Amino acid sequence: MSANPPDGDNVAFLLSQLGHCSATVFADLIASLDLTPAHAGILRAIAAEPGRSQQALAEQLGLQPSRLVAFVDELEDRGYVERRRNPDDRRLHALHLTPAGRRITNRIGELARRHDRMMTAGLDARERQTLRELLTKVAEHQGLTPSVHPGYRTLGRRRAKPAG
Amino acid sequence: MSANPPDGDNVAFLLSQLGHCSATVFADLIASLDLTPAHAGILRAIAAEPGRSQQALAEQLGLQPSRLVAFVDELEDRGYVERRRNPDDRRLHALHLTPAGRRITNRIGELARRHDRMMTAGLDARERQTLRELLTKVAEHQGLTPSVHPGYRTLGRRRAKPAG
DNA sequence: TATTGTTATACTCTATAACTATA
DNA sequence: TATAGTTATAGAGTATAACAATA
Repeated sequence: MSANPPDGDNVAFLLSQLGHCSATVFADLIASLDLTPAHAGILRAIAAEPGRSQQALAEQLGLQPSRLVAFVDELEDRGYVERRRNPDDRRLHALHLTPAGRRITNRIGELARRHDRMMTAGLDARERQTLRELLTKVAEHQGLTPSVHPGYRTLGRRRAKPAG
Repeated sequence: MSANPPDGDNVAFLLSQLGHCSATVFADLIASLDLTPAHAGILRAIAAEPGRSQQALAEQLGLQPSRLVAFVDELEDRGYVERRRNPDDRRLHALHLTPAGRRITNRIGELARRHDRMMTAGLDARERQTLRELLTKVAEHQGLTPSVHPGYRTLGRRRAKPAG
């Protein structure tokens, strides 16, 4: 019968706190490009594997196809993405980056590296490396897909915000 | 000029991914008590320092007083919280837990410990301890308030969801 | 006049499902 | 009939500010 540990400082709660903090810092950074984190993730996913259909991309990211439409509309209006009809099956729209889309994706990559430096500013090189290894281990154990943010997923009906 | 690191696996992105995952797991756990993470955090804050006004609690958590009203209404309807008017200044409502509120808060604490075990299931005792120290260091450097989830804060106009 | 708590309004986001065009 | 993509509708969540009671 040990005394209860002082609640709010366990690993799970710290992860939730820091995750929110990290997401907010990134959102602020890419707001300077007039983009949201969702746009950034979609651009990155298209860059990683161009030519896929919206359906395939929506499934990888775990979001509703109808939601993806609006994002792609915005990115197309800005000249970052183009839809190319597949002549063999005219229902499919293959997604590709334009030259401007590749430029903005590079800038997002720079901001991602800046973001990483900001979030690890309190650590030395060895600590940073240790943290990265431990987080990677936990992420694998939780079954997270590398490079895909779970925030796209719907997850059912409940919300996931404060305190946890 | 080194090659760009393979983007999505830096510490900042991992924190954002795992933070979302951790928050979702916790939300699922306390949904079994018919509560949301926000309710849990408010109950915990009242338990930690009973008798404060709604205004004071809202400021600590960083949420709008008008939002807190609805949460406290729900917790009062469930019989977990009571508002006590201060006779010296009848504008103030001191917040207290009822006996049922203390019981449910204890159960939340048990779920929080279960949550922590779930999120650290892939690590041995030493790794878990190292991770906790590193996360605490980062959280302090980012200026996070211990035991207070930043999700309550408004933060301005932008959203903070996927990718980052 | 200022402050606590409350209510009301408008706005944003999202989920759902209906629709079209192609197959 | 089934599928890719799109549009429309309704619901939930939130921010803002107006309001009543008390000081």
